[in-house]
Amino acid sequence: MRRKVTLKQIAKELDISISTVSKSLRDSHEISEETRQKVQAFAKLYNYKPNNIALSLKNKKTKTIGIIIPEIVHHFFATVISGIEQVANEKGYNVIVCLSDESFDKEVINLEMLASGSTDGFIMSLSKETQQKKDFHHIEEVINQGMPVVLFDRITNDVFCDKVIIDDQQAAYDAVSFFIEKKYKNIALITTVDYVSVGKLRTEGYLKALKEHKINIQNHLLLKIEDIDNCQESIKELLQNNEIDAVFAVNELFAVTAIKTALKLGKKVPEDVAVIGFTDGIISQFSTPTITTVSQNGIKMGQKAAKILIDRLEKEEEDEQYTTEIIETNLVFRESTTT
Amino acid sequence: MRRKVTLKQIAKELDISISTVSKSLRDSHEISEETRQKVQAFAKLYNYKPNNIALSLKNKKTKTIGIIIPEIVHHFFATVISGIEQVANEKGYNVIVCLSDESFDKEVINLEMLASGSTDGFIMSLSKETQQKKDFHHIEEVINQGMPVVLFDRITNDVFCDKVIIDDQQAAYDAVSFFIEKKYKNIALITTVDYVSVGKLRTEGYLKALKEHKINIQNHLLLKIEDIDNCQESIKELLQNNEIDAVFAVNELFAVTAIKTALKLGKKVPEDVAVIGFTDGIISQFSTPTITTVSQNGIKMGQKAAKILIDRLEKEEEDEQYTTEIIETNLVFRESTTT
DNA sequence: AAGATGCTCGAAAACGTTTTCGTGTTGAAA
DNA sequence: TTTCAACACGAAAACGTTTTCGAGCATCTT
Repeated sequence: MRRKVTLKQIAKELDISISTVSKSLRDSHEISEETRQKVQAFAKLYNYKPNNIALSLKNKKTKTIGIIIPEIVHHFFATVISGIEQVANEKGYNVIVCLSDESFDKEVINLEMLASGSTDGFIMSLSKETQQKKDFHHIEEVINQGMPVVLFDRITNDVFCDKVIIDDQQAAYDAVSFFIEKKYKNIALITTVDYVSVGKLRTEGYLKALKEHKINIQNHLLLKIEDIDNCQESIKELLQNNEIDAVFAVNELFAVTAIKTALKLGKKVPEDVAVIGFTDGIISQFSTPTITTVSQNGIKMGQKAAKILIDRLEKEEEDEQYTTEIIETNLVFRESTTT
Repeated sequence: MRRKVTLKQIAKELDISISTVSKSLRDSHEISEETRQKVQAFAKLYNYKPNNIALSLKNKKTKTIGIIIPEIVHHFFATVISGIEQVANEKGYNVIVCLSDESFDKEVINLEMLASGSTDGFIMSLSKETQQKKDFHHIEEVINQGMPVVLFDRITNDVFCDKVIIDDQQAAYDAVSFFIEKKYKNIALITTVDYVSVGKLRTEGYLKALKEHKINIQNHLLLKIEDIDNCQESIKELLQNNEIDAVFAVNELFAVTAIKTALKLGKKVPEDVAVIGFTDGIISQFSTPTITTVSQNGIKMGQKAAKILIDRLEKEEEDEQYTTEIIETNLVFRESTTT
């Protein structure tokens, strides 16, 4: 086994000083052509690579960025990571991923662990529990310590930092407006409980669209789902209302469940009930019928978040203003709506 | 802004030596009760956390494991990461994720970058290009440097290390045997080109099942797909053969495409054509009809891989034998087959 | 010949820890 | 009073880098 070779070993072997070796490898003009070549040849032969940890310690920069997200088995988050990784990689950064599992405690622990020197900054999306508790001291703490944080998608306005989001409210408004313009009369909403920031915003977009088009809001068309894993029954109840001719769902799972339920109830999609979902993921693309959906463009979100973070890391001036970047969304039309 | 506090600063503030501070915080018996309490109180007040980088440098252990996979926007890989992260987290390890994007060069670069001190070991799945080139010197290199590697799913037998796989051949054999026992006569295979190790093995399983049941292999029932993004046409061609009453597909995408194509051709699934896929992902669960599939159990693969790696990292004895762990698979029956 | 300049190189500090070893003080035993 | 152990603490090395500064020496300029 050939252990990694260090500057010290090269120095000893060549009987010169460590500084000379280091300078030679970095092409310093202080070093004679001869020595430089000798050292470089030797280093190449022994496949010398500078130790990242030592460099990090010296430079006080780790060249890695920490990602903390609720879960990874979720197409949207996976695309965001993919986007982050892409630009991070280009700029010579690594990404280290931690999952909060929707738990506040795990989010705090992971953040603190990574903040102890492992990363230069963070990109994160809040866990449900965190959004519920509205406790963000851990995030403020790292920001106070000088580590930039970029929040995306599930954010809070209570902490000052850069943010990357979509305009959830506007996107929902657009989707519902599309229904209204197409003369749908009874548009149902399937959403989450309010403490999930994006769910709340999408609900507001739905309400706003109805109001602006002077349509009465009917509470029995609004379904707020607590337990995401057992949504079938409540959706079935909702859809037994035959007045409903359109459904706006705030995520893919609700959308596909609505479609499957409607089909089971003998309704045709989109003829009897049209459906628009949120998050352009695998489900929307491969369900039958395929689902018209608001595309969130996770890749772009990730790229943007990474760019903002790295820019801030590589600027020497501190302070500056924080930005909130809004990624444009668009409706992807598929088979679950008529055109 | 309150920068991170170090031992040195605490020492200065309290007018004692760094060693005393360090020992106090680690509850050394060398230090008097009084000093210890004073230091601990002070450290708590200033929220002292030891710097991970410095610890890594000193201990020559980073407590992080590197994951290199072809892509992350793929449900199976996401589940594996999830499994890895779970046990890594339990044992106090972080995971740092790099994507090869199916490119040999990126795989090498990422591996070398992480091998320069950033991680203690690796869990990886080979890129297509790597499998095609059969060039594994980069992996052997890191192993030679004393960093353990665990390969999963897309592996090679050319490098000696721990491996975690499913028995792809057996799983395919079982699926096809199920068809045969159900008296299906013309079972088609949709697979990938041979250099993808798992594709090849699954193909072999298909062939073996036919042979053992003394069924002739008909080449016009075998479809090997080169370009995964444009598989519709060739699948359509295949399915125009009305003899075909069952399809075994080596991945989800092929399976769902086969189903959609069959439906478009006016065939009923599963009545006219039954379909079994591979990889129990989102698509299989939410397609209509839902797809009977070989479940790979990515979570378990990830957990097992992480366990093996961490065990090896925390054993002081080197050498030992390498293990190849086989994760059991099972057929998940859904609507695309009759029972 | 004396001073100035330029070229090579090495010593040492710094990053933040942990740990080994040594040292000074105190109290008790001889 | 001397010796010795126990106690409490500090100095320094080590991990692997980079970089500043200074030193030695040869060559060049007056």
